[in-house]
Amino acid sequence: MKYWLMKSEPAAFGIDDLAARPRRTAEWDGVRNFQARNMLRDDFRKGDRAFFYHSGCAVPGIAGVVEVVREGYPDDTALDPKHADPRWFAVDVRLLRKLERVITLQELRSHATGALRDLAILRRGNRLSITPLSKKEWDFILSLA
DNA sequence: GCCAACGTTGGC
DNA sequence: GCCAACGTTGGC
Repeated sequence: MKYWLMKSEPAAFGIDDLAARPRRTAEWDGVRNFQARNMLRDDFRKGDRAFFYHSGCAVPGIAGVVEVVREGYPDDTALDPKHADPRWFAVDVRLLRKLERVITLQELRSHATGALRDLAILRRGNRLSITPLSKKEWDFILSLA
């Protein structure tokens, strides 16, 4: 099983929007970055876990845990008829757990020289909307909840 | 292939 | 609203 962190702006799609969906399941689409695309297309597996991260908001941080329930498939929001091969990919995720409180970026950052020293979103200038985590990082962050 | 201009992300 | 960081675009 692999572990991921997926960013979304709650004003566009937040954890409560996912909770309101039938079967608490939604397509994770709209990713328009080649690195992130490659991970969605090639590396995401059914059963993988991901943190749902709220970005671009008053309190950025991890809001919940989701499970990958459908592996990479062409993103219908970006089908380009000129290309035989789809350019962008989506996955489906299901909400497993909304955290009682958001684990804030500030709190994550307080461990930036310790257990989370290699966490991708803490690296300067990182804007990638999908990043992998190690199991150690995953377990440590969950222990903060 | 270089690089300036521009657009986007995302924290503050 | 500001700005740093980064990706993309397009002229050359």
